[in-house]
Amino acid sequence: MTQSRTHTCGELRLRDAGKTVTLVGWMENVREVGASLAFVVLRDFYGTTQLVIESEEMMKTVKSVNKESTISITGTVRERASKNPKLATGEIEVVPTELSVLGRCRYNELPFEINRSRDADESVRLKYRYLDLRNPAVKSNIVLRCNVVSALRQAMTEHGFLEITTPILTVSSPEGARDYLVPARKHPGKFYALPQAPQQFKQLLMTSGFDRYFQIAPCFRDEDARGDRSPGEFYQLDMEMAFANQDDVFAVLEDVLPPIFAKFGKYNIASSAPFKRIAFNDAMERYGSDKPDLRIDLVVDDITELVKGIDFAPFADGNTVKAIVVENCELARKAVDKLVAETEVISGCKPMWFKLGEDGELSGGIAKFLADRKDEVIAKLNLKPGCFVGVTAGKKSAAQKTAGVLRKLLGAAVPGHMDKERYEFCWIVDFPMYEIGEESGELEFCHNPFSMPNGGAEILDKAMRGEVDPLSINAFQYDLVCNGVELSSGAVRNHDPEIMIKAFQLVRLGEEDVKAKFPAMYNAFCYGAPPHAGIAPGVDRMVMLLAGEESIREIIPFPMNKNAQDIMMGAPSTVEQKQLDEVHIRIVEE
RNA sequence: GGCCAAGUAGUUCAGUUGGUUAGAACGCCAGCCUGUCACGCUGGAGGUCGUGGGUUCGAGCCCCAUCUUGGUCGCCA
Repeated sequence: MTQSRTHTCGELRLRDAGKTVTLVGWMENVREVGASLAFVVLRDFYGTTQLVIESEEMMKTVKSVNKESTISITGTVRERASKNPKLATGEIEVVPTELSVLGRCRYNELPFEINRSRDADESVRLKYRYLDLRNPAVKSNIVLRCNVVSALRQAMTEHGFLEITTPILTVSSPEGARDYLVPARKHPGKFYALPQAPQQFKQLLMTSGFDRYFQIAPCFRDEDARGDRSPGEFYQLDMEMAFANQDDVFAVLEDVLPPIFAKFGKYNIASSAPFKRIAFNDAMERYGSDKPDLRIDLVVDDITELVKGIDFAPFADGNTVKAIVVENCELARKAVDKLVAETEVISGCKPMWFKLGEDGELSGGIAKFLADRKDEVIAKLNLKPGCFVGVTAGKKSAAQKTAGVLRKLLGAAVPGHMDKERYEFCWIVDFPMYEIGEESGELEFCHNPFSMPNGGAEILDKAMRGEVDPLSINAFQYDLVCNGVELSSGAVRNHDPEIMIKAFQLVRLGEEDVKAKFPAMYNAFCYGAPPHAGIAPGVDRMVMLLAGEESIREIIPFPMNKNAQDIMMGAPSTVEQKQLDEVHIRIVEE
């Protein structure tokens, strides 16, 4: 490149007319309108500028270059004869006198058209991600991500948090997700693991006396992908505070997040502090989910008592029965059937329904089973003519979850029950500490064994003496939910070795188990640890919400596909035998 | 691992009860066009209909198997 650019392609305005400039960028399009008149669109990161070709010689040069080649042009800026108000640079154009090709595009046909890449097959987009990212509509999500991360760093720093990096090569953790393992060359048969989260390190930092820690932390989990979950790796805004409780953590995020959602979000309405707090059990009862989408105004009612004694298998004794009332519902029968089928696919459990017609009669679906207590049904559910009622039944958790799925689908399908253009935050609090394991049938930790039980040592003692049902013990554990997306999970940590041992004893484990599983943390806590609490909002999901994207891959620069492959780079790949030998690995043919 | 959906031109898609030479738009190539900006007009090239097998006089379409991709459940302290 002989001459550096003097301006970017998004920069020139009418005031620059007359200047001699050098621009560089990708040749996006050529519009020939005559034998010696053509318009060339030049694109760089900052925008596009129109070039005018007026000589036959320059025309020949341009026609010899494939679109999407990078070029450098030098020429004069001039006012356009016909301006384009839709373009930032629409008042001017550049008449090049020199054109040199910097990087030739060898193909005159691309795997997809750049400006329509979002319509292309996803595997092709990912294979040619460098072309896909040329599309400003694709690139803008990545730019958004950069800006959000930058704003998060700034806000956290302003709140007195220090960004501290923690190891990427660490020890395999015995619980949680599947680890990514890295063979240790100097230690045959041993492995490092990539961190699922910097959990233990941040708690050790608290024990070391760092008061407020945060990190935009890479986390690695070898679990299958979902629409909102990229396989392999993701980023968290990981944070932890010493001498802090649940309210302190909430206050920080309630301060940090709303301005960022307001500034960068696709929708400009975001719930303000303090966010609604919903107990886990209430969330399951009223929304059928531990991540309720509060943009939907529908709630779940319990009608187990109401339908008791009805001779209809789903209402049998021992089953829980839930109802969702939708006012002003004009869903056609076909749409109802579709909702029912969709709910069944997602939840594995088929919902039922009935309606209250304008004539005041129950009709459709399971109406006939309710005929004998029609008035009670109408009174209990406060039904008005035109109401649709979705009903789910089964074991308590199945009835709840199915109702939750149905609630979401109804909210999306029936007009007037969901205001999509906003961000609704809520905290889910009071998670149970223990549950009865489905396989073992015995008492197990429900979630994180290192959360502080609400009630501390005292309540654990009572549980051990049989005075308190362990299932009724709550943990200081919380989720941050936005628009039905679990943004984040956190807890007040159990920093007291004695309480930790008691918590473990309830699930038939002891001090030795705690020590064996988490030696560093246990030992550290024996030297005087501060009470501490933290949380870790997922950066990818946050950006996804801000961008209004349905797929997490739209906000990751180089995402892997569903099967955890990077088709572009060819990962994962086989390696040389020598490399395997060095790390003491032998591949066994299956 | 289970379930659902998709796979037809470079790209996005259409393709009737199974019936002549598989179409359209965009892109590409050629020609025309002196103010375009999703430029326009004319013409052209481009297809093992994911793969393998089967049914049939005849399969893009029906059946079986398989592969790939996406969604979802399991899984994700």
